[in-house]
Amino acid sequence: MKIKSQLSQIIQAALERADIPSDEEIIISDASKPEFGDYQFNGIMKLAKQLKKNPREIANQVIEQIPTEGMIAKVEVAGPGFINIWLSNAWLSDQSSAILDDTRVGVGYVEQPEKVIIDYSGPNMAKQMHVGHLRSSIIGDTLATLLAFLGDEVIRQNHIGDWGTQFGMLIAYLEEQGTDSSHQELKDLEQFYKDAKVRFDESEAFADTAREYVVKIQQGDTHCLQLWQQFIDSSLRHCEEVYEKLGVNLTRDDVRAESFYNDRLPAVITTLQSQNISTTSEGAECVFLEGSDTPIIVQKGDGGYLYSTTDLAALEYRAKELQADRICYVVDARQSEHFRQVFTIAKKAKMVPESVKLEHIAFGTMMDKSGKPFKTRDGGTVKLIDLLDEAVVRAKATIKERENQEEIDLDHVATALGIGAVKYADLSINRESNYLFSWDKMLSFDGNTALYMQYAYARIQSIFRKYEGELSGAIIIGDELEHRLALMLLKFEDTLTKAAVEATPHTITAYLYELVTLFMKFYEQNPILKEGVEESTKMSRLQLASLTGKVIKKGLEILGIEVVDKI
RNA sequence: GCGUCCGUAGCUCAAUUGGAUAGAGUUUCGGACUUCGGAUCCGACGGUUAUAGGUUCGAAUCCUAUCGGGCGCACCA
Repeated sequence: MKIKSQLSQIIQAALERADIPSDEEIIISDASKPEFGDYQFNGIMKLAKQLKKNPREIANQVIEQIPTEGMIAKVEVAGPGFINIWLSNAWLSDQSSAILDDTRVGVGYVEQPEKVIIDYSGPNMAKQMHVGHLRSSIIGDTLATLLAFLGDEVIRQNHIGDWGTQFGMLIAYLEEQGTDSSHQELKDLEQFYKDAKVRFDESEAFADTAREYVVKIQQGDTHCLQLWQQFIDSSLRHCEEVYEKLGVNLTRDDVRAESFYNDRLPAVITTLQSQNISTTSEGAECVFLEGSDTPIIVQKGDGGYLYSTTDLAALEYRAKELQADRICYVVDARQSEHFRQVFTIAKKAKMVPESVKLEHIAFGTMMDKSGKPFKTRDGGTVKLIDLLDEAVVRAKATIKERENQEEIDLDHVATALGIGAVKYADLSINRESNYLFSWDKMLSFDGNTALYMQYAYARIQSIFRKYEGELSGAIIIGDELEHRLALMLLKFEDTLTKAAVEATPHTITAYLYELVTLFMKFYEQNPILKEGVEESTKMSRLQLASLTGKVIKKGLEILGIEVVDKI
């Protein structure tokens, strides 16, 4: 239900009827307080200023033109010229009843679907996935699910790091150690990488050999490529294991590795040179952008290419061959300058048409309790697979603590809760700020956590285990709480739309939290199955509960979090 | 040094993009209930939005300066 845009249209029409010229977009806000109604329109003051008229007078002229039958129950002018809007109970009743059996719980589709590329996860093939990949993987996956649900055509891209100096190093070390060890799984590859790195740092001769191997791979040496392919396969299998545990929907089909763009790199340089965007400086091919003395190097003095070059090639591929309308990079905030530069160059060189939206979906660093970057006790990076396993173990312990356990599949529930807690904790804060990782906080049943939502869902399911009849009759809005609850349920689409436009998953979690607290209050005060509740009231409340459960489930599903019927 | 992002309750975070008396959770204290799942609900305490100016009907949000912090800056990705 697109409530805000409906209200915008009503205001727009009222402005026209009142003969008040306006070319501003009509932005409807949620009311800041319950006594100000359900929604408010604050644009009159700005409008009045332009027209040099009294804002309250104009506001009064406008509300005279707003019909108070159907959707709107009441409108008022308040303060310097706010227009407060109350929705009618009858309308809420009709609308919420209408979406009960809708699998999309009333959520429509975007008016103009776009083809959207979402670049996320992007693990390095030389190492195991660590906590640094967590945020990109789950924010990106949520964004992909969300946009697809709203009707965009989503293309996921996993830009894995499978090229460059490190692989020369690995292969050189493998050759040195003997090829027998080439069948090892990634657990060993991690150690293998460390050993190779030590060798690389201590021996100049080995480092030179490693660099030679890089050139060999790039020139297509069959033997080297074969060894390289083994590393990649082993590494990808490990990633897939992590994605599986994490519930992230990336497959091999989504992989467009760095090496994929290899053939396109020389053309990038030609394109830049032919338009005089790049110049040679100190032997390297450089782009100097306005306002900065330090250039972006696109080709090294030795002829090698850099990650800016690869990113430019990827941008062109995505814009021209994949025909994207919007390209989202879910990457660490520290790379914001890099993306700003690459986006500027790509547009300047017409590698990407002006109309294509390029967005860096930046996110902050994961911190530990003391506010330092998240590391293991000995200062190493925390492996993602270990973190997820620990989450499940801790969730299991939390579940066991509670009394009156129902019959449940402990492993399944612990997985849903543990993984859900990790994901929810991350998704529920503004992605741009750094994020404090705390087991205690994320595995709490109190506050804005996955467990609180999952608990609420389980409670609702419990109602329907007790009540086995059919649902019928209308949703009746009997009091203020039911009014707010029904409205909240209908706000689901507006919430998702905002989250999609701004790429902010925390908009969804904030909504779910508000919905669930509202439901808990409603449930506390308005008995459903207790003695003495009138049949029509019971039916109405059952349906509100059912709808709430469906919205919680769908909302969590978009966030990639599972619900369970019993905890 | 240059650039960039940030500074909100003791702690963790919001604030619909310039709107009304800055909201939640947590902690602490108090309360409800012979529990439709009490892992619940209600209330209280807690703020000069880092500081100082400015812009205007109106600023946590925009501008300027200062203080404090994160991050990035020529051949790694």
